[in-house]
Amino acid sequence: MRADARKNYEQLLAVARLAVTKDGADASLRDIARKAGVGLGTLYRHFPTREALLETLLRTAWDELAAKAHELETASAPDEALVSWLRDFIASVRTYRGVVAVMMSALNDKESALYASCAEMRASGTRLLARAQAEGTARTDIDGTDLIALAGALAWIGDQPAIESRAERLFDVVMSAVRECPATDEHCKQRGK
Amino acid sequence: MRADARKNYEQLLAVARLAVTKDGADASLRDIARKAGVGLGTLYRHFPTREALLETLLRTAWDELAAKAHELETASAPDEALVSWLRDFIASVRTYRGVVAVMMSALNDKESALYASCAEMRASGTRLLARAQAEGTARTDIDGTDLIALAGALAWIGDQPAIESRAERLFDVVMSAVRECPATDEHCKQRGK
DNA sequence: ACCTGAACACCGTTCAAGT
DNA sequence: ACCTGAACACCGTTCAAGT
Repeated sequence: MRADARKNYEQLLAVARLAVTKDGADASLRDIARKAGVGLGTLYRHFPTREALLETLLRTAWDELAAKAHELETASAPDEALVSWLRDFIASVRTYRGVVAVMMSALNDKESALYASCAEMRASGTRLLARAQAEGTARTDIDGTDLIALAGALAWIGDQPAIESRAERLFDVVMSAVRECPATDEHCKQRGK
Repeated sequence: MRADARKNYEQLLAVARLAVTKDGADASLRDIARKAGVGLGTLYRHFPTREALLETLLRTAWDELAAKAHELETASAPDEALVSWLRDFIASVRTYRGVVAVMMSALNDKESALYASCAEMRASGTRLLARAQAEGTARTDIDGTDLIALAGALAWIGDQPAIESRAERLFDVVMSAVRECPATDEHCKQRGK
């Protein structure tokens, strides 16, 4: 890349990070180009789609998450590993408001610049879930996509100012369902409905 | 209301219903006015905000939900009443894509045209929850706002094409957590972690 | 190679002018 | 009383023209 192009690229990324932090995933691209002191076409040259820009902003965090998943697979108790990774995953998705919806739609579109990252996250979650399921510490009637859907829903809660303060506790509530052991139903019924 | 005004109002509502069904809560107001054969100012006269328009579109469904809540409070087993009402609530919110986010933000803004409706829904949910809690069939560490947050999160899942097919089962998963009896944790621990 | 910014087709919202 | 639509300040996206 030419030196001036590189400079524009870096400047765009720095400004975009600020803008997306402030306004979320649907921050104005025009405004980003303007504040970066760059023509609109230059932004589109470096980041042909909004997804491409978001992908670059999230790259590092997602690489770390993938690495963390591999660590946890060997280093921790399966159920604790699963919950711990999901907590990190949600925190990462919540870095920027609104990315969780973009991510979910990317999962349905192999052409999206975010597809590979999202599919990798889902694969990591699926492996951690399978390990806990094999051990009997995670319910067996859900799969990796269900898990990502639940995590996404929890991230969504964190994006809503009216209920954001409840996000952490509701994470625990939902996790209690994911970790529920198969006997629970009968157990509860015994206690008299 | 003058006869011509009434006609415009009805026409706007009919067109808006189609548009919001198709494009969700952020459907183009301009487009609605255009298709209703009415000036933009006329739309704004009848519905000063987008919330006001959505409120009118949802009015009937929400009145029914409130009535249903009161019925269930006397007619059904507390836990079944709670789950049944939440299912209806989510179905109602999901009538139009994207309303769930608008609703959550309305809950934080008493000036919103949707505030009263949303607060009423929350109040209904809170009563049904309290009844189940009193009976010991709902966990006691959540309140009505938590319940609406969880229901909203489930409605959000239903709004995402990539995971929509999982919405029903994940409803059951989350409900299992809401209905969890206090002893579950110890129970699970006994089974060996 | 890379950059610029006008051009196009859209928004939401307001308000002066009309009937 | 009620309606219209131009005006204003924004978008995203493309692409001819420039260096």
